Amino acid sequence: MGLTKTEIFADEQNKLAVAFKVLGHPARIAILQYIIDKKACICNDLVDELGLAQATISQHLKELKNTGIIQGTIEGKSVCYCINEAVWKQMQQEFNAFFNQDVNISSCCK
Amino acid sequence: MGLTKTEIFADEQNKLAVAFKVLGHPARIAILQYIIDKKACICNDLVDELGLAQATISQHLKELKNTGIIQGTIEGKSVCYCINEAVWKQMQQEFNAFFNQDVNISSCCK
DNA sequence: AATTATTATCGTAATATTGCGATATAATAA
DNA sequence: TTATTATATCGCAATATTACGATAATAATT
Repeated sequence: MGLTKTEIFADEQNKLAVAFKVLGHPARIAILQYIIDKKACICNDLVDELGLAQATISQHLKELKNTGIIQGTIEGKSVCYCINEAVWKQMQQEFNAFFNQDVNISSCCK
Repeated sequence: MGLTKTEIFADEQNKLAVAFKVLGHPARIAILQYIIDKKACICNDLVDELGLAQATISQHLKELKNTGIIQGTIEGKSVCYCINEAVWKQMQQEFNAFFNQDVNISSCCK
């Protein structure tokens, strides 16, 4: 095992879980915050900034790219990364839909 | 390796990542949705509902409990689980703080 | 052409996660 | 007491994730 049984869950649940999962690592949070903060697109700066090996940063960027939350465009010999605004806003909505549910404490747990 | 280098990140980043991570599995999403939907506290129902082994459900519940997002109270021979409203609202705020940042597309990625 | 700079990919080691059967624990019911 | 019900925990196997060095690929610079 070690294999998630995605087939027994609804597409929406799997999708939401994948979206949460990619944000479930401090390096990827830090990368996103850096990109958002600088507004400019960066790349190698992250290696200096975060203190992880270049291969590791590249791998995290790949995961973020795979979900579509960031995109990279080649600029000379470097690659410029930035937030994909459309995907970001879609994620925002999905997360809001999840978190804005009315959560009422039931009678058994006070 | 296989070990996240939490020491190089800010507490806030680690905390946020842990919160996202626990939601990064469809079974835990399904469990939360079930608890929220039924409003009543359940327990063994999840095994019938989700189609995962009892040991597996119990493990996922434990992870959710560890983050504080749900709580369980003993009721006779069963355990009643429900959302911890305070923790839920705190999570809501943290996630909103993260997602409500202004995200501007930079000049290099159009 | 050779060097340098930037990023991606490969291979690998260490650790984490997922899932489940078996078993333990605790409370109720017969 | 014995059985039943509900949940937790242990131990294990399979797979996934994290991290990094080495290396490849590409583009600019000298």
